[in-house]
Amino acid sequence: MPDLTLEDIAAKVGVSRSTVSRVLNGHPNVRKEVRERVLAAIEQTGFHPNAAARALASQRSWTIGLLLPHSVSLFFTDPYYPHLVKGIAQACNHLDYTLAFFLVDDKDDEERIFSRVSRNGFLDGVLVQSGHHGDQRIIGRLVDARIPQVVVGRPMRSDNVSYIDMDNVHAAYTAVSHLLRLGRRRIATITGPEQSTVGVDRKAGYVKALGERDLPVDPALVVEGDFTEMGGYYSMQALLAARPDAVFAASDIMAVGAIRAIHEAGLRVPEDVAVVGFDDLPLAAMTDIQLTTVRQPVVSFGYRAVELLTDLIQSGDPSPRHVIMDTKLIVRGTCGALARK
Amino acid sequence: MPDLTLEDIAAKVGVSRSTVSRVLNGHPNVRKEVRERVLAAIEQTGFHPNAAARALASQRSWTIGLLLPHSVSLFFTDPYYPHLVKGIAQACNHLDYTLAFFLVDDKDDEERIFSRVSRNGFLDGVLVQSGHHGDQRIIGRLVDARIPQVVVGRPMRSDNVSYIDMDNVHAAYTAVSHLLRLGRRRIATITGPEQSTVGVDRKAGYVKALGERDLPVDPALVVEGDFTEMGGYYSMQALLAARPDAVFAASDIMAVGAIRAIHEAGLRVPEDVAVVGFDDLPLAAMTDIQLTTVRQPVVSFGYRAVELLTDLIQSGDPSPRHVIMDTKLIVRGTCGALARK
DNA sequence: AGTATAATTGGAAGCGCTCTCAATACTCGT
DNA sequence: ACGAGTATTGAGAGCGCTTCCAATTATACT
Repeated sequence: MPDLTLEDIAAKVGVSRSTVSRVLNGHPNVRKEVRERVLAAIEQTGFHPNAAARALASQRSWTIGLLLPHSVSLFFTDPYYPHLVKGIAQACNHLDYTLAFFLVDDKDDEERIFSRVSRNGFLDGVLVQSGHHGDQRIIGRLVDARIPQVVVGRPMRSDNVSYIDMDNVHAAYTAVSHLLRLGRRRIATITGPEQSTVGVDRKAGYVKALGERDLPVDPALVVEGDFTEMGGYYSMQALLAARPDAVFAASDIMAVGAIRAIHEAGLRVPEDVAVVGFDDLPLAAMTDIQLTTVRQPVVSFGYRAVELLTDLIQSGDPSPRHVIMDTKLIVRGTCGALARK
Repeated sequence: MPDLTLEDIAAKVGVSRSTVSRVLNGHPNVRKEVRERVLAAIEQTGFHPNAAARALASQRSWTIGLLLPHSVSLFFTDPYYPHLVKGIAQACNHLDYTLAFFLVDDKDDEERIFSRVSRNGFLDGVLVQSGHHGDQRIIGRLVDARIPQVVVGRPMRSDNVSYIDMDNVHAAYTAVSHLLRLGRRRIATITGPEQSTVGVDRKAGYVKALGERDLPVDPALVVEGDFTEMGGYYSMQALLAARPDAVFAASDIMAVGAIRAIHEAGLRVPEDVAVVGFDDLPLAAMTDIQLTTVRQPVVSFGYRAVELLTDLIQSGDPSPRHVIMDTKLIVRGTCGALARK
């Protein structure tokens, strides 16, 4: 039954190849009765048009790529990624695009993948999960190759590139302001890597909130984390020497590690040290955690990224666009706000 | 610079289209000097052959699909998946295949995705992550459509399908025997879902180990889990009423939940209740967990799955093949074996 | 009824590559 | 130096679809 062609359907129905093609592509100018006969034949034979032939003739593959460079190791520790992928996959399903998945592991891979990605006619566009300094190279190469591209997370050098990002500065600002409003004054922070825009931006929000109250930024209260639970744990151990009364962690998973360190030091959350995380992944709401955190709409983020990219592809307009998504502070137990009631 | 064709390269070098094609595909019969000139021209112009045209002419797309049906929700809670995907992605890179990613969310998606997957010429083959009863339908449809397929995890009905699986029965048997050898007699188990082969097989291993020592299987010591941390937690709470002195959890993440429940009940691990998990994901080795567990080579599992599929594709032989991979018991703190020293 | 106009259809030329086949160029043995 | 055998090359016919263009048919309007 396989390997039917358009022609077979045409012959079966008694029309030309062109007409069947029109039906397939939803062209308006086909007589209703003919359209139905064609559709019936397709249905009955289980015909599926050949994707390669279609792509070749129409110069559109209806496939987009997702590149995960540099973040590979995080892909396995940070639940952020599966959620992002979910949003992206959903959008692809709804918009009838296929998603090609590229995990860039090392330098060697970059070459292979780049050549695969830039094979003409294979991808209509590319999503690059990034925000890390080390990804500039590949983003630049993609720009040079004129492959429609949306960076998921603001890239370090964002000129000439379309991207979608969270309002990280403002989100962090809100989180830290919340702690300040609750009376905390020695607020520490476990940042993301300095090499990532996320790390830089969330730290900037922290600094801004302190600055607005004329509080100094104490270097002893700032530690660079790596978005892992272990990283959060060790960072917090280091911070405890400076006797903070609160900590803002740039991710939930680091906040979980931080809480572990605080408990091990014999201190209580939130009484001794208030904690605010970032992400609002399911783990944040777990019964014994109840993390106050910043909710990022990660799934919609992925979804919007695809929409942005497909818009870009449809329009053919190469001028870069930017989308910034809102976040929201979710108040739970670890910041101490609820205990006051 | 883009949209070069084979012909352009041929013209530039002064040879025919065919010769350039031969160079591109590594055919032997090309004069060395010519090959080098062609290669130089390709390098210099940055030419990339059109993937669609290639696929159309050669009837091979060098793309395989990965279908994740039914397990969607687990994809976000169980770190098993990212690791599996890593192995698959790595193999694809090395074997020069592209990976198309399909997350089957609901019934509606199944239709869309199935029609996308079965578009002729788009995929050379498909990997279906499964082992769940609910996936039979899609596996069957794929068989009917004669699309080369490897099921990752043994499917419920495994006739006519190639699959790759772990030695789950034996692994569980080993884990439980280990607990028995340590003198535990009231060994409970938190199984995987009854609807999954993994759930069924690991439970079978548990039963086998007890049987071998003529111990009865006490229904009060068997609870069906769902591979989530919460599920492990609640399952363990239920089990504690039956006063077990050990528990074998069918996944690490459930074991972590179980440990939390044990601690909350004021009991110690391993003194009061020994715990063995399954997976050996990084979390198992975390300082305050030190989980004794069964190591599954998840990354290689994914890798081998791809190898199996591509072999299948190359050979064109549709007769089903099966690969079973070995697991290994990793003894750490939670089973109590180390405390004896 | 007759013409202008619009809707519908078929024909045919590609899209950029692979691959068979026949033609040409080269090798070696005698 | 010549023919058999082998290595190298080019021509050309597709792969299965889209899409422009021209031809045909249906519809509207006078």
